[in-house]
Amino acid sequence: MEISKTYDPKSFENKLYKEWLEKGYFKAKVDAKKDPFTIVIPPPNITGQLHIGHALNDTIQDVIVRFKRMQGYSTLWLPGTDHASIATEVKIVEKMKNEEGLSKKDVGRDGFLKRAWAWKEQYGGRIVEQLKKLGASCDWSRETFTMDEKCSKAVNEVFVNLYDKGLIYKGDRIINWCPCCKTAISDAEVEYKEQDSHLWNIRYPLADGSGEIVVATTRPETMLGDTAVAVNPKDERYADMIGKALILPLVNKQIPIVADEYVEMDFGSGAVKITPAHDPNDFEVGLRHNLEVIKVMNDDGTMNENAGAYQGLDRVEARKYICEDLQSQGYMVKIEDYKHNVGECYRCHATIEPIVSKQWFVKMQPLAKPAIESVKKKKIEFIPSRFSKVYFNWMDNIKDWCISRQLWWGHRIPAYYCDDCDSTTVSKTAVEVCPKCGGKHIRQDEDVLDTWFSSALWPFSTLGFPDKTEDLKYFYPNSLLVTAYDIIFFWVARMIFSGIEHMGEIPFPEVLIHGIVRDSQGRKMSKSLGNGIDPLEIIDNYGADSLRFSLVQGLAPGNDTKYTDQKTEFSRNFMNKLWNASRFVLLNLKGVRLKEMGSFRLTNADKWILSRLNNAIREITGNLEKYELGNAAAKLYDFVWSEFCDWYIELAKVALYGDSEDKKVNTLSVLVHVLENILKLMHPFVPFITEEIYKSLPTTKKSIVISDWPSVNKKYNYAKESAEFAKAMEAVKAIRNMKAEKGVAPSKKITAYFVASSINTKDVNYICKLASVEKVEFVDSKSGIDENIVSLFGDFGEIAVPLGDLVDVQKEIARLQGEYDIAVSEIERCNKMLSNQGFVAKAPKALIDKEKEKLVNYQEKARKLKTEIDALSK
RNA sequence: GGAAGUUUAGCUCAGUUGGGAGAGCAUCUGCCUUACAAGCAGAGGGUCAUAGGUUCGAGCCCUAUAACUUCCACCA
Repeated sequence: MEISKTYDPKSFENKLYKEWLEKGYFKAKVDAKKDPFTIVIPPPNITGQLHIGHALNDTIQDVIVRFKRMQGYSTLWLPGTDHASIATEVKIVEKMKNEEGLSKKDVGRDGFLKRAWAWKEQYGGRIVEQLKKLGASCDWSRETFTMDEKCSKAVNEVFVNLYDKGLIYKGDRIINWCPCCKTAISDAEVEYKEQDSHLWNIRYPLADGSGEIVVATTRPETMLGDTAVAVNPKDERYADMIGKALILPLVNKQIPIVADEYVEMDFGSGAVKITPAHDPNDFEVGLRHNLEVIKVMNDDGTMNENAGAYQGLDRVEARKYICEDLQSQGYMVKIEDYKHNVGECYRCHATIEPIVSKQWFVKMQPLAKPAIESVKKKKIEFIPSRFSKVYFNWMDNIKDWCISRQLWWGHRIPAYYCDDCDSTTVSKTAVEVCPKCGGKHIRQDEDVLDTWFSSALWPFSTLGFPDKTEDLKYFYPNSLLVTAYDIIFFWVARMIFSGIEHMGEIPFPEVLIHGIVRDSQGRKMSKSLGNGIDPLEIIDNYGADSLRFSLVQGLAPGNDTKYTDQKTEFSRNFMNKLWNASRFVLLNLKGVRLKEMGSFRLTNADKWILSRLNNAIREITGNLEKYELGNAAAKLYDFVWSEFCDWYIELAKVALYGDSEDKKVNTLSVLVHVLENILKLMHPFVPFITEEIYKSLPTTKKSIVISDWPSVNKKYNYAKESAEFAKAMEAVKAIRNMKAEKGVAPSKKITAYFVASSINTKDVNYICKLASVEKVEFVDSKSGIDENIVSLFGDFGEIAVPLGDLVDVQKEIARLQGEYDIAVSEIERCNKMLSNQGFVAKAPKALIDKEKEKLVNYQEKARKLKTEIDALSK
């Protein structure tokens, strides 16, 4: 079969993917005779489009999965999507507003969910189709959505289990409130950004008129909810005042002065206003001193009935008026410029309000402990290992996890309240009759769970948990998790403690962490900068293989990578190179019956490339096993382009265009053998092009997807022959270099005298072809040559090329002198090393021998150069 | 405040237990040589951030410094 003249990925990528799906190559089978290899995909949000970050993450997974599949593992790459509670709900709300002019309230919970599911049906599959374009070898028959029946079942199971163990509780705590999304969010969902603001210094007079205290605050509007002022118990300035009452300005009520260690004496005035309802630290202080908790804000960020005259104002407006009033009433002491960090919602970037609210929480300490242990004891390893520090830092300081969200899109909390007896029942199945009083006035909790609550169960909920399915038994624990470092907290940590708690076993032994893709200037890609790269556009222009290869090229585990057009072009060029090399081989195969490897004599060139192939297989396999994708890609590039294309194909032309039919067939057999192995080695990285070419080879029957990964063939370790052949290659380079230096056209045929040369006579043909040499003569000395000559020295011995008038004797002497000087300095270096007692005593023997050999070679070379220089100088 | 990463050729980055500095792009020279100009051949270009230390030997290990980046914490 022929392949087309130019590399045109569009002509086969989609077609091949369809074929793979039809043949079911990606379908995982529970097979007791094989070891499983399992990866669950980090499920992309259904709101999302495939961006370059997904492309990187999924390319890495696909490379590893395809590699393992070829190695014979029963491979499962389980795909799916995440319902992305907040992100999706925001989109639906927006859409309803724009298209129907309706709000959540207007349509009600059922109406809203109906629209949300419709949206999911329409758009949820987008990203899946995009993954297919990338070539992802996921088992689509197991595709899971986090709100599928089985996942919901797992969520309820886990919720009830944790509740029964006392690890889930409901309570009034300070939480992060997003006034824009109108829901609580977890600590991990808050992003802190530095903002220019002010430090307002406000005077609080003592109730008895004996003085005042000045407090500093960055949030003056919360003063309406102040229920104390705190000072440090050791602070002598305020020692007399502790226990006294202050008048809260504007509100005109009395609040106490309390002593608490939390207050830093050095900061500001050393006195802090305490607003337990709107600050996490103040909340703690409030608990210790039994202070009243007064909320002054509504859920939408406006001031509530406790704000008196400011009721109804937005928090930003309220701040303005409060400051004005403080000023006019003489309470404002001063306003300083101040930079501080303000929490933002990671979804909508609205400023977060810490607020006291009744929410559901997961008690983290008992769960974190074994999860920390598992990484400490290396049952789970982060790659690179430094990320375990990030993990420890988070887990060691973890606070209880707020899991309830005041949203509708998500897993509804399986808690039921009885209006008759006021009891709470938590149940896996719907409750209609109160188990306590038999009452029928039951309400389910209105809230849904944090998206990450279900994501945390992903490694086993996807496999059928809580049912003990065959899949779960076989594919759990998973083998590896691949993710970017930015969701270690959100996701990885939570999967680890969830797996240990609910499965009794870690979810995966290895976590491969990669970086993020930045733009060509090293900036994060963002909508606001407009510097995003659309991977689909790249696929359209260059093909999925080029995109994949450009993403792993130069990739080091854990490090960020930059996207540049040059990288894609570089990759596309490489694809083109592979395509054309293959085309060369296939064009020459017409009407040829190939021989079995081993059934014919190999040339030195054959032995050399087969040795190099072994080397490539060894190194690339090693790299892939350590997940060093960037290194593996670099070695592939070098082996394919430099060794196979630039050398071996050129060498092969000697036989293909000149020798006997028999030798031609031999050479073609080797070419096909090497090419077949190259395709396999490259397949995990660039699945489409390799399949397209592989199918065209006469030696292959089944798809490359399910072919066997190449292994090192010990028969092909021709160390001696390779070393000898390397001399011929060096001779070629020396002659080419000489021609370029002397201004001789590369194609100009020359005569070369091999003086007392150790070059194998069988290799002469190759030198002639590659260096454009017309005639080679082996001579014992140069004495018989009467023309002016250029002498080349190297491991090959000496090559003398007559160039007549082109040789400028003075310049030749200078060139040779230069080479001589280098040789001499090398000799000095070798001598220095070898005379170093420490080196000789401690260095490995192989290294010492190598140095000794170099010394001999350089001495020999120097001797010849000297003789030559002397002869020319006469 | 705590932690991590980066610093290697003009640019983007590799460099795997420490054993003579690499690739691509860019630059320069010469080539349409019957797979490929998305190509071929050749060349130039680096006190491996700085200063110490360990070692026979350091881009690699240790200490300090500088610059940039990131994460965590959040003293009002």
